[in-house]
Amino acid sequence: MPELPEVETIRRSLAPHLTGAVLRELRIFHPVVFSRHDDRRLAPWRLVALRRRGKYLIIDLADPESGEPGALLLIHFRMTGKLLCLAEGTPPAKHTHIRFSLTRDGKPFCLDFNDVRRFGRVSLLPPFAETLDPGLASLGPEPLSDDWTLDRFLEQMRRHARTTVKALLLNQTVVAGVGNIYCDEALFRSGIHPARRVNTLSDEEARLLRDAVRHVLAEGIGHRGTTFRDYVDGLGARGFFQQELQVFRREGKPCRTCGTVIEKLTVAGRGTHVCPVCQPLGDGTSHN
DNA sequence: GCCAGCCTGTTG
DNA sequence: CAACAGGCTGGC
Repeated sequence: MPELPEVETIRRSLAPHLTGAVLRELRIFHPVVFSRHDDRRLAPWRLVALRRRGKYLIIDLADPESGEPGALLLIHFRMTGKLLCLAEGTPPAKHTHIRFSLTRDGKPFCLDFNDVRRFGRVSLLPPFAETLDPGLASLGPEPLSDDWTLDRFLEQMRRHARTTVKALLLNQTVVAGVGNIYCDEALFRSGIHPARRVNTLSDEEARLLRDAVRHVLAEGIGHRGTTFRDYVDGLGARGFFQQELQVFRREGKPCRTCGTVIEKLTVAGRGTHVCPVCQPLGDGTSHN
């Protein structure tokens, strides 16, 4: 489910409630979703900051007495993971796998991690030990930061020259946080067919694509994410970027630009949505 | 590079 | 009932 804009929205919705709160107890109902690097204690900790990197939510934990950095809590939502701030005493839902019991200004509340498909993961690491998680350690640049330069993107394009542009954008080591929705939307907005081979893109197309990725992610955050069914932020609020989608899940409907029927195909093993007219297949230089 | 497999729920 | 779903990993 959550891609970068959704994780960022979850982070923003939870930050005012969680920063400064004390984690009193951590209950694990389904151990498969949880891992702990060493025998680091589960509680108590003070939640100091909420950060996001790609599709990961990172919570910095400190000792409640000394304030010393004590641990790192990593959350990856995969397809259907959710983190919800709930009133004390709320019975855990059917697919709640972890319950964090917290207090803030003396008032108790809980934070539940639930995930129907159980693909999501929560892990507790030593402080400053982001590199212990292979997925987090290998992430490419943050697309909305200055780190994601055109030169860096072009270099990655040379490294992955023979694959499809769709697979390139979904590769988290190339750029962090792009998933299926924002990938299809960015490709539409840059007029590039997802099945194009990376080495057929001109430098100009690469620049357009990078700009489109940034634009679409920023817009997604502005609309508080995309909700089809599952996704809600940390307080249970839906997103509304689904209203702005040009191609994603619009197969059979007319292109908002040219009226051509949107098609759905499989590229990089994922459902992929295109306007065959706005996103012609072929490298655009008409040679053979 | 590609794709099956991980899970459960929903949709056609 | 089979196909599919917003992600990622590991085995080829």
